Amino acid sequence: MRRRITLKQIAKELDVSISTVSKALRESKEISQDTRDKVQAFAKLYNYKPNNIAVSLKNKHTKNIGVIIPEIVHHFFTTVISGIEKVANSKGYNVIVCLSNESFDKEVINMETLANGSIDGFIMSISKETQKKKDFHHLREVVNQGMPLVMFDRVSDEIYCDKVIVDDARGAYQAVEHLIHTGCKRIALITTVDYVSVGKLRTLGYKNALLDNEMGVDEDLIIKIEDIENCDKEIEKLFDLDNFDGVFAVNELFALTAMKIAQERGYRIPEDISFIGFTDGILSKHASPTLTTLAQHGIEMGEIAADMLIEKIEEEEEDESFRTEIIRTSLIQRDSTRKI
Amino acid sequence: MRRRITLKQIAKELDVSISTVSKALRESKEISQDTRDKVQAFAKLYNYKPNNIAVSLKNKHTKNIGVIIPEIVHHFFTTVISGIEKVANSKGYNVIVCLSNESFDKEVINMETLANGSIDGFIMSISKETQKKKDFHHLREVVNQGMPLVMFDRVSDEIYCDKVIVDDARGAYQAVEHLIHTGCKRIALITTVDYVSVGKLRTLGYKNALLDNEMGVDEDLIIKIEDIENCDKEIEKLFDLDNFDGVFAVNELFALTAMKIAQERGYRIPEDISFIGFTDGILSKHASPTLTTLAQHGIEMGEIAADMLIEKIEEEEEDESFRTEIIRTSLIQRDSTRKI
DNA sequence: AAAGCTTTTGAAAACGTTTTCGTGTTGATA
DNA sequence: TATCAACACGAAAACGTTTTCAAAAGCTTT
Repeated sequence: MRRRITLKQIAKELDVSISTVSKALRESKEISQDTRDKVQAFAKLYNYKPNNIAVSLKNKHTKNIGVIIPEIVHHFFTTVISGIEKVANSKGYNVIVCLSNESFDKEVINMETLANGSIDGFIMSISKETQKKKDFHHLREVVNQGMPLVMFDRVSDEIYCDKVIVDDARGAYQAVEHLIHTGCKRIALITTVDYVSVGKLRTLGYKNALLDNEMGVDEDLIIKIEDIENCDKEIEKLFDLDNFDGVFAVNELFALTAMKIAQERGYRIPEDISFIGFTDGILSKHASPTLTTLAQHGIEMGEIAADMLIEKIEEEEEDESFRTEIIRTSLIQRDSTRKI
Repeated sequence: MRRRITLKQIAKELDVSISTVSKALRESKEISQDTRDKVQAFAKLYNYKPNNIAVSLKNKHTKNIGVIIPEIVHHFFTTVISGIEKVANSKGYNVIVCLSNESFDKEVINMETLANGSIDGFIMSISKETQKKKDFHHLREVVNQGMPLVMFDRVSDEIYCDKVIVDDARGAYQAVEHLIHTGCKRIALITTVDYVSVGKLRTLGYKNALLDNEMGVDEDLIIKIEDIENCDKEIEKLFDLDNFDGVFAVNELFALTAMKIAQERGYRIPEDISFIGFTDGILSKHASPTLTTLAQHGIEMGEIAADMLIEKIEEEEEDESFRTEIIRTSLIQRDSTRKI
């Protein structure tokens, strides 16, 4: 088992100085062609590769970017990571992934350990708990230290940084209008509790769409789910209490669960009730009937986030201007809604 | 925007030496309580945190572990990552994730860039292309350099290292036996092409189960799918050509697609045909009917892999003995199979 | 042969730590 | 008062690079 070879060892073997070796390997024309060839041949033979850590220490950049997300077992986030990875890799960066597991404390710890020199910048989506607590000191600290940060999907207005978000309100609006246009008269909403920013926004879009179409908002048709694991119980209640001919759910799972309950109760989809979900994941595509959804374009979000971050990392003087990119959702029509 | 403060700066401000500061912060009793207090107070005030890169360079370990997987948009792999993250984090390690996208070249590049000092060890599952090519020089090189490596799920016999695998053959056997015990007489297999090691193993288990139950293997009932995107076409053919009352599919997608086709053709599930899939992902749980599957316990795999790796990383003298842990699958009974 | 170039090389500092070893100071002991 | 520990601190090397600057060596030109 041979350990990695270093510049120093090459220098010693070839009886030249370390600087000569370093320059020779980087094709500096300070060094004669002869020695360059000699050094390079030797380096190749011994499979020399510069030590990243040493290079990082010297050059003050690591070529790593840190990604902190709440959960990785979540299709949307993995699509975003895919996008990030793709552009990061193409620009020579590695991706360090940390999971907060929706916990504030873990998010803080992750940020602190990564911020101590391991990475050149952050891409993150904050945890539910952080959104609830509204404590963003860790983010503030990081940007104060001059570390580039781009937030995506679950962002905070209190932090000045680049952002990439989905146009949640508009997407929801679009979904509800689609239900209306295909003939739905009473449309229910299955959403999350309000502190989840995207849930709130989607709720807003829902209401606006109804109002703009002179349909009036009936609070009885809105259920806000806290305990996602047992969402079926809550959704059952909705079916017990009221009737409706359209459902807009803020995620796939809620939509599928609702469809299943509807089917058990003998409703036909989409003839009796139409369904639309948010997030175009694997579930929607393979549900029966297949679910009409709003695609969030996670890959694109990841790509844009990575592009923005790397731009900030690599620019000479830091500018204090921040952008927020808004990704438009698009409606994927499938079989859970009526055709126009 | 204040940059991070260093030992040198603290030393200067407090008019002591760098070594004194370093020792004071690490509670060395070489330093008087007075100066220790003073230094620590100052460090706290200026929020001093040691630079990871410098520490890594000095101490020859990075507290990072590299994970290379073929695809992240794949539920099984994300569960494994979850498991890895969990134990890695609890032991003070970060996880650097790289995706090979099932490409040999990308896998090689990823390994090479990470191996140059960025990480203390690897956890990986090889790409399809690598399995096809059977070229493992990059793995061999890494282990020759003394870098700990643990492979999971898609492994190679040619490389001597720690491994964590699913007992694919046994799981498949178990699945097919379950079909037999619940009354299936003619069982079809939907699998992948042979170079995918796990597909091959599962095929083996299928055949063994049939043979052991005196049912004979009918090659007409076996289809090997290359183009996953268009698996429905191939599966249709199976339905066209033959009839059967049980289906074992080597993944969720094949199983769901087959179920859908069966339903379209008017078969009742599980009365007319029973289905079992491999991998207990989200699809199985939300399919209709819900799909009986073999759980692969990805989280556990990740945890074990990380434990093995960290053990190797942290042991004093390297031992050349390698283990391979086998994770038992377990059958999750749902509604796509008949009750016993 | 001296002066002035150009070409080629090497010494050393720097990045931010950790750690070994040496040294100066203090107070106690002989 | 000389000796010796114990204590408190600092200098310096080391990790593996990159880069600046100086110097040496080889030329050409007078």
